[in-house]
Amino acid sequence: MFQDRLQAQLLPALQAAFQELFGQAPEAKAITFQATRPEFEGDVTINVFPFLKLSAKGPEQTATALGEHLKAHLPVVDRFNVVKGFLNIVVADGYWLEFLDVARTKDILRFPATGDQVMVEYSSPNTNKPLHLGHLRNIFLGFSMSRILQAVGHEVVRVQIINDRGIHICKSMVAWRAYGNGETPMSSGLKGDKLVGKYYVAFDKVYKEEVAGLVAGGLSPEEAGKKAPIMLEAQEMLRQWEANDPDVRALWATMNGWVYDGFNATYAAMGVDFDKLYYESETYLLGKQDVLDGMDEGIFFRKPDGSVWVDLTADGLDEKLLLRGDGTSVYITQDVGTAIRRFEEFPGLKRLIYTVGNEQDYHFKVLFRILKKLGYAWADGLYHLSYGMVDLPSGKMKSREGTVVDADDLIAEVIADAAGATQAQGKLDDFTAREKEDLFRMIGLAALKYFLLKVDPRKRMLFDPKASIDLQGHTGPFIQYTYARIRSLLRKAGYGEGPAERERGAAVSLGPGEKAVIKLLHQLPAALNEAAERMDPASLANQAYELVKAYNAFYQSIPVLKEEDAGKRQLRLELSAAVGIAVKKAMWCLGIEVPERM
RNA sequence: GGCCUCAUAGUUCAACGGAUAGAAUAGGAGUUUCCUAAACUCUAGAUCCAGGUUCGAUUCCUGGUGAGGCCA
Repeated sequence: MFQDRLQAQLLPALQAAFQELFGQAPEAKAITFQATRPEFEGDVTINVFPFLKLSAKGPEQTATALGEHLKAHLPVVDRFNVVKGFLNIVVADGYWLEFLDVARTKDILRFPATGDQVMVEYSSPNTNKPLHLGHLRNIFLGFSMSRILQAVGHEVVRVQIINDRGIHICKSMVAWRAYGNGETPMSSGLKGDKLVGKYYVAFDKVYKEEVAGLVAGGLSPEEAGKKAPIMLEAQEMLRQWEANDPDVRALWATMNGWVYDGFNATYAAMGVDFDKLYYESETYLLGKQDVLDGMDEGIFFRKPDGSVWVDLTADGLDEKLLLRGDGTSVYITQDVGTAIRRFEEFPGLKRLIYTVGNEQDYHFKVLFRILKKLGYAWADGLYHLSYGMVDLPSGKMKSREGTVVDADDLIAEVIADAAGATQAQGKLDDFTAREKEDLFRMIGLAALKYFLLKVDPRKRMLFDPKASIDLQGHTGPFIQYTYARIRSLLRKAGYGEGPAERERGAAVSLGPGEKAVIKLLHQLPAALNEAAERMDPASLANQAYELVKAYNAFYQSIPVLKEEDAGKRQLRLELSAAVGIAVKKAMWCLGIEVPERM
C-alpha cells in the first residue's frame, strides 16, 4: 500500500496512541487520512467515528484524546482541533519546507524500481479502415497507463496487435483489384490507410447493389447476402490467402504495407509509440494446441458434433465454444494462444494489460477464466483495461451514417484551432516558424488528449468537438499555460542558474497561499499511485489540474519577483520550481508535452 | 429472453461509506500603471424513483424507470 511521508509518520503514532489510550489499535487499513476541508483549520483529518466502539467514548472525547497524544509524541503535529468526530491536525511548517526541499530538486513522481515487467497492449486496429475517435481514446488511455506504470517503477513493454488478416482486408483487396486501376498512395497522394479504407467502402457499395439486384430477382435478403458475387469473391480470396496463394499474399502484403505507413504517420502525429508489434496473421493459428491439451487434461469437453467447449457455469458465466466441430478455432482460441506465447516470450512479465473497449468485457472475463483453468499462475496478472464508448453530440458514431470522426482529421483540426487561438493572443512575436508549429501541435494535442483522459475510462463519454478544443478552464492547455508561466518566472529570476542555490533561511514562514499549493503538490504522488492501482489516468489528470489551479491563485495574489524579503522570494521561487517539475512529469504520464513559453 | 455497465447543477465531468456533494462551461458581478488576463475573485444552480443496511449512503443491497453494451 502506498503511503506518503506524512502518513508514514502519522499512522504508527496513531496506532500507538490507540493502543495506549484504549488498549487496542485498529488495523492500518481501517484508518483513513483525508485532506482537511478548507473551511476548517488543519492539513490532515482523521475521522474517529469508526473507532468509537473501540474507544468506548464519545466522538469528541476520542478525537481529543488522540490529538493530545499525537501532539505530545510527534513533532510534525503542530496543533489540532476537533469538530464532531473529526480530528483536524495542523502539520508543522518544518515538514512542508522539508518536503519542498525534496520536490524542488527531485522528481516526486518517480517511484523506486519494482523490477516487475508489465506489458500494455493499447491498440488493435483492423487494417481495412483508418483510425477514428474511438481508437484515440483507446490509444491515449493505454499509452498514458504505460507511462504511469513506468513512473511507479515498472518496466513497461508497449505493444500493438494488428488485425491484418481476415475477410475485412480481403474485401478491400477484391475491390481494389476490380476498381483500383493500380492506384497507390504514391500515384494518388492518398494516405495508405485511407486508400485501403476507400476500397473497403467501395466493396460495400457494390455488395449492396448486388444484393439489391438479387432480392429484386426473387431471393430473400439473407440468401442474397450470401450469394452476392463480390462477397463470394472475397471469401474465395480469404481461402486463397490461407492456402498461401502467392499472388494474393503479395497483394495483401502490399496493401497492408500502405496501411502501416498510414498508421505510423497517425501514431507519429499523436506522439505515441510501441516496443513491439504483433500481427494476427502470425498468431491466428495459435491456441488450438493449447485447447487440445486442455481437453486431454479434462479442463474442456467435447460435444457430440466434435466441437470443444469450456464450461464456465460454475463461475456464473456460460459454456463457451473454443474449437468448432470442423476443428477450426474461434476468436478466443487465438487469444488464449497469444497470451501463453507472450508469457513465454517475456518470462519476467508480471502483468498483461489489454486496452480494449467495454463491449468486450465478457470476452475478457471468459479469456482470463480459461487461462486460469489451464493452470497458468500469471493468469491473475491479466487485466482488461476496459473503456466506454465515445459518443458524439449527435449520438453514436456510425460508419453507415458517415458520422465517424477520423483521427487524422481531428488531430489536424485541433492543431489548426490551437494555432488560430494562440496567434490571436499575440504573444508569439519572437517565435520562429518552427517554434510556432511545435507549439500549436503541442497545444492542440494537449487539448484533445486531456479532454479524453480526464474522464474515468470505464465510463461512456460524450465527445463535444467544440469543447475538446477549449483552452480555458479544466483543460490541457490551461495546465500548459501554468507551466509556461512558471518557466517564464524562473527564467526572469535566473533561478537555478547561479553557482549554488541561495539559502532560503530557516525562519521563513509559510503563508496560506504557499501552503495550499505545497499541500496539493504533496498529494500528487498519491494521485499517481492511485492512477496506477485503479488503472485510471483521470485521477492523476484531475489532481494535476487541482494543483495548477491552486498555483494560479497563488501566482495571481502573491508577488514573487517583486517580493523584497529575500527569504520569502526564494521560498516562492522554489515552490514554483517544484510545481513546474511535478506538473511536467504528471503531464508526461498523460502523454502530453508542456511548452517553455506560450 | 439471459448477463454486464451507467444515471449527480442548463451542459460536460469529480467525490476510499464521512463534515455544508466539488470543478469546468454556459449565466450574473468584478479584477490589468504589478512576475504571461489561455488567469484570478465573487454569485446563482444538482445526487432518476421507492424501500433497506448504519452513528452516517451519491457511494453498499433489493425493486422500479431510463440509456448503452454483450450473448444468441
